[in-house]
Amino acid sequence: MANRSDTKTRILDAAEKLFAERGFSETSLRLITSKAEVNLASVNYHFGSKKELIRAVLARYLDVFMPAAADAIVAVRSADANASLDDIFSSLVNPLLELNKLRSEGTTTFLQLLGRGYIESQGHLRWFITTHYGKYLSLFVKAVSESTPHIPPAEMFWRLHFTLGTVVFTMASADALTEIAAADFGEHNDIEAVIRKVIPYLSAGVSVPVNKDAM
Amino acid sequence: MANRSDTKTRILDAAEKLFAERGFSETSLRLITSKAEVNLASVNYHFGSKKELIRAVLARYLDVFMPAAADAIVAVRSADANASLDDIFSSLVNPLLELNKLRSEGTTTFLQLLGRGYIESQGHLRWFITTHYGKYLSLFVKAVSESTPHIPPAEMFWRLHFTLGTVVFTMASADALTEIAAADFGEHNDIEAVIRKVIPYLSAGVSVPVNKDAM
DNA sequence: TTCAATTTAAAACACTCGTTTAAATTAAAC
DNA sequence: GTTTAATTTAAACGAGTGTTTTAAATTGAA
Repeated sequence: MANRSDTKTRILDAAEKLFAERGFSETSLRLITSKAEVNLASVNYHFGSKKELIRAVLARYLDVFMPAAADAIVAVRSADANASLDDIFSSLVNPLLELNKLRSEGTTTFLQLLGRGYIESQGHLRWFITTHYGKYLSLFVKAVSESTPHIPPAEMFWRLHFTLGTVVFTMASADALTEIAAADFGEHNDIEAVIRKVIPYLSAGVSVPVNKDAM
Repeated sequence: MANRSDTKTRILDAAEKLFAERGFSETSLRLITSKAEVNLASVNYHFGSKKELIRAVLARYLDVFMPAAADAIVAVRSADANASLDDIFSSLVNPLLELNKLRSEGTTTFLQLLGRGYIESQGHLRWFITTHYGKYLSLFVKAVSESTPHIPPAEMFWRLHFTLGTVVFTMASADALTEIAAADFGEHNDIEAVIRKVIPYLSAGVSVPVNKDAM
């Protein structure tokens, strides 16, 4: 066992970078295997299919992030039973930034992958995430809902999807946006700065009182 | 000239529906031409290439929507020089709903196409929209900025992209979301209801005061 | 009716894709 | 050291893509 640097890992490393940059369906197995310097057929040998490779790439991050995020939410709520929406969103920042210790650019890559995953391929990835990590998602929804009791569940359903859209879209194009911001405004933001910019936006949107006239 | 129902129009009608549903790269020309009941080669004859067909599909909506939206913004601001952010967002609702008179499901289709366009194919569509409709976009950005003078330009840049993400993502998956909302909460929303739900969310996020500590 | 231009039609082209096959190589077990 | 299993390699497969070509049909004007 164990050759030069583990073919399986080489594939995952090359794949996650390319998937995050270009999306899943725009990234061919031939491109992945040439970047990883492994044989084309080794993808199907080690992972079975491209779909399963995609899931493996995401799982490598989700298996780390989801438990850490859940712990952080539980921690902030036990420290302050009336934790605000902003507190809950903010508690996710550290688990996100911890992913940079996993691999370089880990945080950005993970968020971009998440964005690609929700935008592309309606079927298998959404199913994979909700069935494998559903309990963590429920915990998150519960924490958000209880921090803003004035928002009825149906309205919260919509607002959390608005939030998902904001995050996913922003992160999928975060590289391009930070470049433009640097050119146009002289701002030099890293991924943490973007995360800290988006949280107040999300908190305000999710917790804004419902206008009864418009319901 | 002028045959049974204009091959060019048949192609555009079939293409916009499929593009909105499945995305651009996931929709083949063969699927379009079979739904439109025209020959495969007629796409390249009438439009030159798939890229130009995509642009033509979007242009058919943008040429109607952009001037109407600009007029609406000018109108609301001349009626009230201190029009709020909510007023400006709300002024876009009518121009959006007018698209339903153009074609059935016009509003939904247009918003979904816009979402697909910004998510997929980084290059040619973004270039096409900003060069052909840039003056309308500038007018919109100006109106939003002046309605919220407490938000500095660099911060507004980010928040408008957050907003774009919210709209684009929500609309690209609006069909799926309304179905879930109906099943889980018994809510039966049409596209107008979704639009009216998202506006307060966007207004609150864009106009929330900047936290100086986090800059 | 004739003629030229436009439009449609069928077929093939050149390419990329994910996947599979079968042989060669490497590592592990005995 | 031989046998056995695991892994890597190169090549081909079959299906799908956008596009082009060539010929036939249709159309509007002379």
